[in-house]
Amino acid sequence: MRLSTRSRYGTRMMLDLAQHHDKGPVRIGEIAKRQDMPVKYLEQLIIPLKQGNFIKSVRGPKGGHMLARPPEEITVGQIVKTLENGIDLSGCIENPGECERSGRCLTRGIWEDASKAMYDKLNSITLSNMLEMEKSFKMHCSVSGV
Amino acid sequence: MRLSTRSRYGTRMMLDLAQHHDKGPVRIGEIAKRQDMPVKYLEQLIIPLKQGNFIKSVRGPKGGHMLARPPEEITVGQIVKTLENGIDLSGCIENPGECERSGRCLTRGIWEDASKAMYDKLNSITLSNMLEMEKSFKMHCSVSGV
DNA sequence: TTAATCTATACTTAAATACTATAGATTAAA
DNA sequence: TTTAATCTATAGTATTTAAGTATAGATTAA
Repeated sequence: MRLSTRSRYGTRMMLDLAQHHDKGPVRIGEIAKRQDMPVKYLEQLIIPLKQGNFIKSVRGPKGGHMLARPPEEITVGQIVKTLENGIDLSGCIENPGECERSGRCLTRGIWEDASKAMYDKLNSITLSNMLEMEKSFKMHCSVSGV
Repeated sequence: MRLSTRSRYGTRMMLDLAQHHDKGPVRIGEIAKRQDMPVKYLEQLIIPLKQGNFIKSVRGPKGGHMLARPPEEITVGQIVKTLENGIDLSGCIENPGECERSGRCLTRGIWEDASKAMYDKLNSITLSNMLEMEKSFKMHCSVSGV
């Protein structure tokens, strides 16, 4: 049950956009360079994130991308849900019809509960929270001299 | 972040063994038939479950498999951890060296927390708990006439 | 008009998953 | 002692998914 590269890269891209929020459009090439992720791959991830109203874009020279909403209104759970192919540990949670046993399957309820536990945690963290974490991390490092 | 078939089938197999606990060895062919899972696949899953001391086996005619410990001492989390290739949402949790960024990666901590939330939930459920769920499910169904 | 950017679609490669096949070891019972 | 029922071990294959790349086109500031 590893996250795909899609949601890991996508979350890092969204965090990068949050770090440059309210500073005008950010070129995808910059993000790719800073975060060491392939440009063409990020271009693909942007599509569903635009559809979900998490990113808005400006075309042409001086164009780029930016958060469509403030960082405190976007959670990691929303990003993962958008980029991952379903947020559940088993396909039968969202789609009981795919397994004939789902009506009487004891394990199905377990996967559902565990999915929810994970998702609740991811949904409790906003991009804004992550910016705060970054700040206190930097402070810690300068104090301890790392 | 879907669970693999390994852990889903493996958990159902362990539950089947729990349902027949203390009734002598259970043939793998019976389990496969009851649960509609391929024999040869289950044979592979048994190997790590034996190594983890969750299953013990008897060879030869009248042989089969049984739980190596009582159902109340085996959790779903243990089964999943044994069968899944690592229990974390990202490989960098257990193995920080695989990513050069891990020392300063904000997202890494998020994946770690979410992995823990999921695993804590799975670890709170024993096979014994599932047998109880089964009992109350059956009772509900006979009362409601389903 | 140009060049910098995003957009759209299709393609390729690599890895992991799910499953199957074959041969061998063990042992209860006839 | 032989047989047949079971587990054990290892290797192989096929399918699917994930990850990454390529090409052509649309938009727009300067």
